[in-house]
Amino acid sequence: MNNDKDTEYLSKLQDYYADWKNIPSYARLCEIFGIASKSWVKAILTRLEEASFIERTPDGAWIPTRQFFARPLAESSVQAGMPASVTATQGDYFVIDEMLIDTPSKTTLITVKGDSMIDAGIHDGDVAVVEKRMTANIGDIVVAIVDDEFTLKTLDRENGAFILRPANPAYPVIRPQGTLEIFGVLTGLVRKYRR
Amino acid sequence: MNNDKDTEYLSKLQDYYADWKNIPSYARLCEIFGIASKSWVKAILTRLEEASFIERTPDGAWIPTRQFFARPLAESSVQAGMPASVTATQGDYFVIDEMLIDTPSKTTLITVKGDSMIDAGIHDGDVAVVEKRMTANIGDIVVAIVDDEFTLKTLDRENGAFILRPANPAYPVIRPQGTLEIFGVLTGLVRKYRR
DNA sequence: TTGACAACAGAACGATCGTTCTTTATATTG
DNA sequence: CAATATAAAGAACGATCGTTCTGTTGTCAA
Repeated sequence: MNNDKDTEYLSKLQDYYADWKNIPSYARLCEIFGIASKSWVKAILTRLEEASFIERTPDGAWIPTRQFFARPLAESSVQAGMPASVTATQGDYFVIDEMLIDTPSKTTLITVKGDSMIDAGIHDGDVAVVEKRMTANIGDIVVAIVDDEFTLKTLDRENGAFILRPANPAYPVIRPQGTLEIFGVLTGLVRKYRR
Repeated sequence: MNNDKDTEYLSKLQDYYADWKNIPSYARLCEIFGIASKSWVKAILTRLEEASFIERTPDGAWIPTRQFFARPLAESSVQAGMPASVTATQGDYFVIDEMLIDTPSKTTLITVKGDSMIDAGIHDGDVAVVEKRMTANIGDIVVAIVDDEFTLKTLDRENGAFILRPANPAYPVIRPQGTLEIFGVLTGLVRKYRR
């Protein structure tokens, strides 16, 4: 797709999708694109598909691809002759929600309190992306339930027993008596800087 | 919708949507929900609509609402009896993309290389959310262009001149000769833990 | 024991959808 | 000026979709 018209059709489709989060029927796309022929709509969509902006489900429904949402992702080592040209940086595209959340129904967000994990780069006020499950591996950063509170710590093993290790020398290692209740595993971290 | 079954149906729909970005036909929803009746699928969707998780376009197509994507946000000090029900955890909801990105057209993502900002909790491989603009305030973490490369540093002032200060004693302060070219300001940070 | 209700199943139907094929208009090129 | 793409229009058709209406099953309280 190296075409001006198709680029225009794509932006119309993107605008509609931004409003409705849905790719409508060919009949409606006729209105959106300002044309009168369903078969031509199909031809357009097929070209957008070849250019990887949209694809189809096994059921035949049109869905947007990652590239459709297109947020450019640059490496900090990339040469940048003109600062404006970074929008043109091709390569990876990136959707934050999709990157961080694989299974929405099992994912919870938890605001981090305190600085017990500061050496792991986890600060007070950060938002932890947590996948709820009851098992974890040694070395995982887990959300455990200790004294009816969420605690974010690294899971480790000591003399055959599980322990929770903070990433801050000022905090003690937690050695739970009895069973250790794991709420979930840390799969991502989000921080917002005040502006 | 104060119903356990409906919460389960919602989760299944959310997981399907995460995969396909599309709410499929009633026939397919029968498979997804594990039921055999299209009319019952309709009844379920109608209830989810009343609970504002989904809605319909003017064309009658089902689309997700904002609440559909929202993740429950908990404070780490919150008591945890295991919030199994989605609707039970009311209060704050949270959409990551929306939180981090105010102006999509001016926002770029940049993968961080190196550990020069490690004391600020910014690690190698983290993804920086950067709002492109040419001015910044003292104390902001900025993306500057130095020697044709992106550099992430704290903006500071020394003897009336701007300098770029790393958050790692092993790295030198950058004192640009002439003008300092600022690419943008760090507004957010995203990290993904391997699984 | 019965009645009511919730939770589905199933069939029937007209509307709509995507597909394919044929035709037309406009622009480009030699 | 003819040849040829490109861009679109339009019709025809079977498949699929959502809707509605009616049936079935299980549960629980009276």
